[in-house]
Amino acid sequence: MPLDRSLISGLALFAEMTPAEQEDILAKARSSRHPKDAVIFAQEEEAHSFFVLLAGHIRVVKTTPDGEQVIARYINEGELFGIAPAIGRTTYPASAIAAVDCVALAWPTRLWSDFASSYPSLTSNTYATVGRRLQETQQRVVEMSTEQVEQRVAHTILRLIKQAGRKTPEGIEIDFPITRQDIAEMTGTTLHTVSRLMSAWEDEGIVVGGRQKVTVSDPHRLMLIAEHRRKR
Amino acid sequence: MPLDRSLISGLALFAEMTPAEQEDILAKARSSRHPKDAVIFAQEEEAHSFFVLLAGHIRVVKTTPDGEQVIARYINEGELFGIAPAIGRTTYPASAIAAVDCVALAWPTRLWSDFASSYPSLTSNTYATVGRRLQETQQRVVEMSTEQVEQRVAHTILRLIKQAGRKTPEGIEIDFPITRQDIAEMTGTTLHTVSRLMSAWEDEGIVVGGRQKVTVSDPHRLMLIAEHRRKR
DNA sequence: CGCTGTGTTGAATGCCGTCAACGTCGGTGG
DNA sequence: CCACCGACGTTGACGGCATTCAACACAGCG
Repeated sequence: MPLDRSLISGLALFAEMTPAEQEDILAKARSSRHPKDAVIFAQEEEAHSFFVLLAGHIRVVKTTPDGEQVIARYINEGELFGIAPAIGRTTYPASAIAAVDCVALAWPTRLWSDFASSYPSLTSNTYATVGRRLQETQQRVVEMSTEQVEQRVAHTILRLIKQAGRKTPEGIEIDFPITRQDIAEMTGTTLHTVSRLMSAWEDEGIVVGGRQKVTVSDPHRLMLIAEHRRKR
Repeated sequence: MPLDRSLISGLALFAEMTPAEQEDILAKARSSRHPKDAVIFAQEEEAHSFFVLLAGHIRVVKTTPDGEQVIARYINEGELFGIAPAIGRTTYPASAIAAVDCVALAWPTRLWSDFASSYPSLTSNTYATVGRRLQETQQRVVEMSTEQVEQRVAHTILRLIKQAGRKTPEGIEIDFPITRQDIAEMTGTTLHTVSRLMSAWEDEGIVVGGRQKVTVSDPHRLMLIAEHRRKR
């Protein structure tokens, strides 16, 4: 059964393409479902495909030779991922793991160069994405160089609720399961320190904890902590 | 006086272009000299131009709101820099400072889109560069998350001698003036810690220090330190 | 010849990682 | 149903690495 154009017509990535072009691209796509915790592709693996995430959230993880993990980023709905070919790689530089049940579209890597020449808007959107990620990553380097752990964790949580926040009666909640360990791997610290910080924030009424869940009830005060302007 | 094609014909960036195309691009370029310590462009400034470095070394620096500095990278001869337009920015995300006397070519930003459509090889080379920088930056995040200061400094120095090393009787020397403070700003530590580490390494005969100078006499042992496999 | 930028080194402080123990939640299977 | 077990989370104690504070040495330059 052919894929319906409505799947992608709402995405900014394809917004500048004609319906016929969208159909064409869809005709070459394969859709895939990935249950929670599934490995969509693995670091170092031959980059057979590139993807667009239609639904869910994906964790992109880099693993060091001695087994330590660092979370490079989370992918949201509508975003490209696994675009190794676009940056001149033949293997994936990290692993992609479904944080929740996910639906994605996949194209064989070899189609990338065709797409790039046929659909300039796709190319420019892709490189805008790569550029944005470069800037985000550099910002992260700056934070890791200049800030203390508490500020980094606060910044990271603020970023998460900004890009994947969902309103609840108690505040804004991160829309996918996330452990203290995950947050530690995003900030370069340990789950112990994250736990301590969040316990303290919970006592102050800034966040509400929960198993694999983070809800921010007072974003403003969290921002003050992130900016290191908390009175004390 | 028109610029000579030989200026760029040897650069990988332009290797796939015809002589006529190279002439065309050069005709639109402006060449510029920048003495040591000159600010070539400043963070947040409107991105009026993009550049290719013909000779010298450039330090790319991000400054935080409260005045702390982080060195994002060094630019070598033949590399693009200031390519804000290519990643969808209108202002520069960092400042570029001449580490030594430099010669560069500059084009007005508004020409970028023309170039991008007229010279596909230039585009793909540019994005390969952006992709490479993204990967380098992510690698840096991984290092900052998982390694101790000593390993990070060792890795950084090894990277510097790899990309800008010059052989001397005493070992391999970094080809531009670099202070302890600079190394601290690349590794997220303080000049004090860098100085202590390098003094220790000098005692062990691994490096030779000097004012604004670093020479590595035993790269192999430095690599062992970087990999944290030093016997002790 | 003083001044500024750079580099070195000692001592003290403290942040946060490490080690350890325990608590809790949720799924699973007897 | 409930006992069990593994994953997740919390908390205390301790210690070490690196920053901070301080003082001094040295080079280059106007």
